[in-house]
Amino acid sequence: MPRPTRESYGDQKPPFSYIALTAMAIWSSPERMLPLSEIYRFITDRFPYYRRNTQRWQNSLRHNLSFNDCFVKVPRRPDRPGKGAYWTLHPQAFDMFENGSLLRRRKRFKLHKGDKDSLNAELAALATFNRAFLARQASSTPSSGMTSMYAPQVALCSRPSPDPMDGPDTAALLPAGPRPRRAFTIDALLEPEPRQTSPSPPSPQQPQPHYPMPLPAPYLLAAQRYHAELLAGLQQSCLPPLWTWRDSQFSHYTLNS
DNA sequence: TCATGTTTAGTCCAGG
DNA sequence: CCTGGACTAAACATGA
Repeated sequence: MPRPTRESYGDQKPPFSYIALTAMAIWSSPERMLPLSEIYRFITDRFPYYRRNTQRWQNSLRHNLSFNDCFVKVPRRPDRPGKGAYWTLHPQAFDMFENGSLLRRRKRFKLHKGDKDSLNAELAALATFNRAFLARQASSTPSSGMTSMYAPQVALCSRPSPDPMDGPDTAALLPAGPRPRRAFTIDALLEPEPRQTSPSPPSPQQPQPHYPMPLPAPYLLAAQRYHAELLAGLQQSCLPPLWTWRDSQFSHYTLNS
């Protein structure tokens, strides 16, 4: 019997919904977040079926990203400019598949209005901060330094429309407490392709990510802290169930401890 | 200009 | 039959 390859679905349509395919792609990435183009690439790399009719399924996939609350659009970090945002999964959506099976979803993941509003406020604030960061960087000389008005405390509070009902900061977004650390080996199981193009990202496990650019203080520190808090809340608070690529398909992988 | 993102609307299908 | 989820199509907005 020929050994099944990871492409043994061949030209058959894989039994996964677009939501499942997107979740796979996101979870296979080191940062648990990917730009749209990388999600496309993940799917076409692994499922030849999706090398055809790209307009159709990519439109459907984009529709799913926007329509479903389980996907969260995270603005690019200011030191990583480019087109489009990064997409990740909402921490509360990690258990939306029954027993971690990609073939079954429990039910549509829907955020409550308040949760959605506070999440949107956080993301909008982050995007605003990034714009300010880039504008300031573009208009300042390298040696001019940063003024105190851009101290992190100020930047972190620069919401587009301050609302007293909002939480003071990312605390509104972040789940209650830290979770116990567990083994997490999905990267090896999914055999991600080595990528030279994207810079080595900060590990989501690191509370203080290290930016590659040696930039001066307040902007960068604020951006670092803001992104670290946001991404830690989104990606680290709830570790996903482990999935493995075995016998040419994804299946649930049980923790042995 | 094109990729990305949002929104609306329609069909199909499975399950209650 | 009704409802919800998945999928598809299309129009439109936005930003690099």
